[in-house]
Amino acid sequence: MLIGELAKQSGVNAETIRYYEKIGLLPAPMRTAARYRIYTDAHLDRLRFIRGARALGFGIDAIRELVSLSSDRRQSCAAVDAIAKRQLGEVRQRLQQLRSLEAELKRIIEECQGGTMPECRILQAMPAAVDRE
Amino acid sequence: MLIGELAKQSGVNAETIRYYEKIGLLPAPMRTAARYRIYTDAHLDRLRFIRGARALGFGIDAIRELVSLSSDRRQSCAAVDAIAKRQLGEVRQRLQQLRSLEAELKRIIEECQGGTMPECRILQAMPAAVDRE
DNA sequence: CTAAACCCTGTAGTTGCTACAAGGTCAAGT
DNA sequence: ACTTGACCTTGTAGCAACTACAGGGTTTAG
Repeated sequence: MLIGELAKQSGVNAETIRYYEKIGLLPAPMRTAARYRIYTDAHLDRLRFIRGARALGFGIDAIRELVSLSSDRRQSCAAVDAIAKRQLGEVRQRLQQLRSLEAELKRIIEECQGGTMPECRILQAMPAAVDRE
Repeated sequence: MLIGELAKQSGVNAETIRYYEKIGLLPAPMRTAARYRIYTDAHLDRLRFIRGARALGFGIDAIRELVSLSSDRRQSCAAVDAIAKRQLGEVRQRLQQLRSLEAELKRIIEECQGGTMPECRILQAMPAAVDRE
């Protein structure tokens, strides 16, 4: 399978596939005489795995860990569990930040009474927004 | 006021201040004979404004608009209101994404029953995660 | 007079890609 | 045989919004 076909099958952009190879996330495949990459189903599986993990918000380094754990079948599931929980924690932290951001934005927008710039409540609220970081 | 003092007063890193100047977000100040930047209270105000807007998640381009609107005191508050609402919309969209991410992560973590790699539920869930993007 | 604590510019790194540019290869059609 | 078009190759530069140097200059206190 050439890179274009792999891209279609996996839903990952061909340029991204080459990028994953460069950073060592996807093993370098064999080449034809003309240096075209030829992929196997194993590559497709790995790429689907990576795409799924990205969709769950895992960073490249976390995926690297997941991949290396999964290749050792004697490893316990606990390490994977820990990485997933760490990711969940990060997502929840980001959620908290965004929730307070949302509340703050809503608040200052509601205060807006129209009018012109000098009395714009929204602009007045900006410098003070730092305090609630 | 030199850049270090401005950094302390505003809570913005000195290197970031120079960066804001380079991208045209903060006006270039006067210089001493030795090319040291000297800032006024107007710079401090603007920087506090920028910092507050960043804390509310506004991007640099949005802040550029806000700054240019605020400097024209005949403009109506409506334009500012529109930018803030757009930002609120983006925050809410991101919240939605993160909420479904959280649910999905929670789900696959709960399925984990321990054991070793070959039967790891979390790893098995990865490729399928794409479908729920 | 020297050492610390500032300041300067410019460049490269971060994350995870995406978008070229400039070229090579291959299959099909004329 | 030749050309067209769709593929493939490498390498580099760009995105956001900074941060972190490196390698210098200046100023101030002891």
